[in-house]
Amino acid sequence: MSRPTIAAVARAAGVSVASVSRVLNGLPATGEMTERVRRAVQELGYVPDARARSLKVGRTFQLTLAVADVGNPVYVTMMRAVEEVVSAAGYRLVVTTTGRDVVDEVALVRGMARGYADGLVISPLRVDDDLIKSIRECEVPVVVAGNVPARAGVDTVRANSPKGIRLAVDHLVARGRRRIAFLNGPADTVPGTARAKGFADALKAHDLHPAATAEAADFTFPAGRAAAPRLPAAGKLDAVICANDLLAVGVMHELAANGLRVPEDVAVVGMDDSELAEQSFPPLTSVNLGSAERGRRAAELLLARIEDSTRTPRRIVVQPSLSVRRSTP
Amino acid sequence: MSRPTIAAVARAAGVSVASVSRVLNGLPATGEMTERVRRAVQELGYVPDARARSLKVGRTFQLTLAVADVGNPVYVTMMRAVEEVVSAAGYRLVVTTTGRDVVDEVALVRGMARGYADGLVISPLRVDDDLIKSIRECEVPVVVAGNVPARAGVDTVRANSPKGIRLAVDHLVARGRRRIAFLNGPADTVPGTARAKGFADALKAHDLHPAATAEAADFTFPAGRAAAPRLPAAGKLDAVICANDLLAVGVMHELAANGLRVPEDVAVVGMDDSELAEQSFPPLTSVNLGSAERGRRAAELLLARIEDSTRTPRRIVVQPSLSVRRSTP
DNA sequence: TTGTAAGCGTTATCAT
DNA sequence: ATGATAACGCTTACAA
Repeated sequence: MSRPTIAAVARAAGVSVASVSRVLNGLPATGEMTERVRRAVQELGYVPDARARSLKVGRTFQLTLAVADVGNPVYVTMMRAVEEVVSAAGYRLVVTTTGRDVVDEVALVRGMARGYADGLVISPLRVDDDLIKSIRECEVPVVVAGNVPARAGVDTVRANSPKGIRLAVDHLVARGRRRIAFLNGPADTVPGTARAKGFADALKAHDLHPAATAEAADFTFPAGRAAAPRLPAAGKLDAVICANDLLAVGVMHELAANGLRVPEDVAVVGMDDSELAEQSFPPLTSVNLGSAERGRRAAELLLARIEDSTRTPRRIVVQPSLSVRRSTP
Repeated sequence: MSRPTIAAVARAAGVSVASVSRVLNGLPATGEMTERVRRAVQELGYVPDARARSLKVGRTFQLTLAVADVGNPVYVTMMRAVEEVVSAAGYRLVVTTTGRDVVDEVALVRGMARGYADGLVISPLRVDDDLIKSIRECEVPVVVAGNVPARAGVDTVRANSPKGIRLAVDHLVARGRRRIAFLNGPADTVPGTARAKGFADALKAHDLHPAATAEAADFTFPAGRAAAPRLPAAGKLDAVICANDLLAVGVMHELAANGLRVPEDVAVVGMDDSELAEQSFPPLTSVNLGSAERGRRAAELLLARIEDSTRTPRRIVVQPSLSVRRSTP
């Protein structure tokens, strides 16, 4: 009736539970013993209980990736990269959503503390002292895919979005655009602040003034559409850089609705270079912030720290590049 | 140094471990006792070990959702719906990817058997006897979001894609299109077979012959692009229905590359009515297969079965509708 | 109301 | 090489 335990297997095979455990874990045993155990396992359809095992050995062989919004295509890139690395190392990856609130993230990290997974990669949208504290106190290794202060004393891998925006601005200027606007996501988020400053600096480097800046309610497509009308009329602007691809696609929809052509009337640049960038129409020029590489390195950092919890935290910065497509001239 | 256990809390509070456990689980205790325990928990930063707890109580309070491809936007809709239902019921949701192979799915279900989660919602791309067997034998409740034979004896919730395709064909015919082609995904998948048949039947009902049918290598955007040239030239065809939104967007890109206008020259219809359908340009008319509702109902079935494992399996069919957008006339 | 102690299903230590 | 047994950290009878 109930699920077979290791004891049932031992009974069926006429050996001790210890022997069953050994065979299952590949420890030395005679061929005879191995054979009997295998047969019993087969017959009973025995599968070891992951909880009991991990309670004993202290590891779950599960790793968690926590992202803010599963609907954001940048996370699928990152997810795939993380998955690849951790599964090659023999771990299962589970993905959870943090939701948009910091308290959710804190709760997640706290809960992680005991027994859910051996490690956590978290990509937080907002960072506050509580979150940093919960990360510091977390019982399992945490690596942050994003930007947290060095005092957090945690492995991080982040993008260089100011430099990325600089690439976008350089590109637009080289193509003769001067009236460049910026559509940001919420400025109180980690990416939001970095990108706002990056835009300001990049324009300054070219002795240009922002044609406009606006802020969307969040990093989603509908927010992009909704925010687009807050940008100035087309005559005042010949290019707009958006804080991510979803916003950019939203803006392109609004432009089209107003009869404007991309890139002839207005050039549009996104950020993240997610799958959506090539799927959009016209295909979107986008700042590649290295999401795949960030995922990969974050996973590697996590595995390394699981191996050796004493190594000093590393802070990796992944360099951006620009994927030029048809939304810019 | 090491993480505090319930014994440490008990010691710090000067009470027994049983009392700590009781307070933590809200069982009757004096205010005095409650206070001392709370204080000790606070001071030590104690978090109960989920493994040990679940080993004892037999539940993990985790539920798993397994999807084939996290990059397919239809799954984010489903994921959100499932998440909402299960978290309201006090469960954590973890998402895992099965990969495109059946053996992966079988391995997942088997592994699920012991201790990873209290239940599983799986949306399999391919179904074979092994998978059905593993589902039948699974120690935890499984509900299938998709189509498996009734003999599997499992709760299912599936879409009615033939009827959905019928809606699409009706719509196209009503708008004067007669040369309708179908771009399927792999025909050896569950949705692939259903949709192929659905298309044939729908055309027959209108006394029409397929303008063409083709099959993409998988249900992705690049596969859609790659398969599009295998459809006949534009003169031979005035509409194409695609087995999902990603394929449809891929086709629209190819059409545009060949100077064809959507919907003037060729109308395009997708399936799933995912977020991508409204993000694409032109916005994609798409068959809404009720992914959100399927996710919700699947989650509800799972919760119900966890409550009562003896209830007879239900087979829910969610009805489709058509979301008309600008990719059709 | 509180404490003692027996498990939950494993693995690891120690004999044999 | 194999077997008995003590943990792992928790919950829950059962006793007090």
